[in-house]
Amino acid sequence: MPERQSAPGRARDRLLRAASDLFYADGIAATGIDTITERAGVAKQSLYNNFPSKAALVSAYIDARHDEWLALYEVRQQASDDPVAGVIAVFDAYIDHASTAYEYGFRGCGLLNAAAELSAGDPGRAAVRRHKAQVESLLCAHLNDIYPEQPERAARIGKHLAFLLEGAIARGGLDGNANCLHAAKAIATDLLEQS
Amino acid sequence: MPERQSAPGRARDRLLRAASDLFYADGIAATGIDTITERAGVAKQSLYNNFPSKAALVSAYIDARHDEWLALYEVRQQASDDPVAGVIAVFDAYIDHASTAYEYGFRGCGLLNAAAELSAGDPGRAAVRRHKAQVESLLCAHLNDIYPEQPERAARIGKHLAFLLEGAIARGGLDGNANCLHAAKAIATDLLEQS
DNA sequence: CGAAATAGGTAGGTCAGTCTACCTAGTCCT
DNA sequence: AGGACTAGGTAGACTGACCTACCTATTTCG
Repeated sequence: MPERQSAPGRARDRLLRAASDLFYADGIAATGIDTITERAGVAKQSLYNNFPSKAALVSAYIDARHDEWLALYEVRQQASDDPVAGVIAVFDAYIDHASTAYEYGFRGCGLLNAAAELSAGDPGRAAVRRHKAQVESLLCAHLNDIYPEQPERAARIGKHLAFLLEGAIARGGLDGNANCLHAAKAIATDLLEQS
Repeated sequence: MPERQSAPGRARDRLLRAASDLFYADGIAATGIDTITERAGVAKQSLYNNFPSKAALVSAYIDARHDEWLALYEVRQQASDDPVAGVIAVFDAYIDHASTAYEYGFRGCGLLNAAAELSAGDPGRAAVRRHKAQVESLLCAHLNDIYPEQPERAARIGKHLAFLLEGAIARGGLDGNANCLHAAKAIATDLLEQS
């Protein structure tokens, strides 16, 4: 009897996974409660037992997506303590994350797409901003190791690489594939080598 | 009697302008027909006399936003025939475009935000992709003038600058201001000078 | 038992799009 | 010149679909 249907927390996981897939693929506003519960194979009330509202589910989606990326980054990063490799690990983490979404096609950064749908004051937007700030600060930390005597240069290149990466993700999302991400990784590699 | 209320095309212009403001500030799905007609000061039926559907209005919004950008670029570009200035004109056009939206706060690239809300097969997404391709090809054209003997180098730097610009716009939209755009312009200027 | 799940329905609201009925300013035709 | 016609506008009701959120009643399982 491997299928337990009513283990506690199981419905929550299924809901969050289904919602993540649908929010990413179709957008937040275009995804209704019934679609989520149906895909999760869960009763509608189970959603409201585990999340106070759809907005809370959206918020959990944003946090989960950030955590996913961070886990992928740490796997990539811990393989080496070369700071150049650390910078590249940031790019690889996004490439890895993109490939997990390949089933329904790459749509760019789920967090950025979510932010585009949220109103100006929504706390979700702040969470997305926090994610982007953390990525940039990871880049800067590695660059400070590469240029230990030039903190402002490190900060400048950190911003440069953050914009490069962000743009590649956005463009890749338009195209529906991760080619741009690989191109950006190559550009970043060159940039670090030549300087 | 200076106010003609029923001049042909007048309602269409007012609708497109109102819809553009609202789509950009609040998103497409979050903006209803009634909100648009109310802001335009126009009857609902006038919308359906001028546009077959909301989707057509969205499509017109995307085209209009691209045309706006192109007009701003041409003003910036025609001031000089220095190819480096031509590259910078692309950045300046986005800075100019951002300042037109300052009334309600900068929200990044309206076309990219729209694409995030459109489903995979929507023709609007193709229009956005066309806009991005045109921007990159303008960059590459200037770079081909800068490096006339190195077309592949020009193409590579063109992609680099396109990603840089795209990322800066996206990040600026999260922050709600155009600071990132100015930073990216400075980075691009450096990049062209040092090489 | 009791916590957590299930199926399914309901309330209240919003949205896109249609419809009716009326108004106004030009244009055409005799 | 003047009446009829037309194009494009206004106001507002209305339909059918869908959405979030809540509710009821029942069942599963540790």
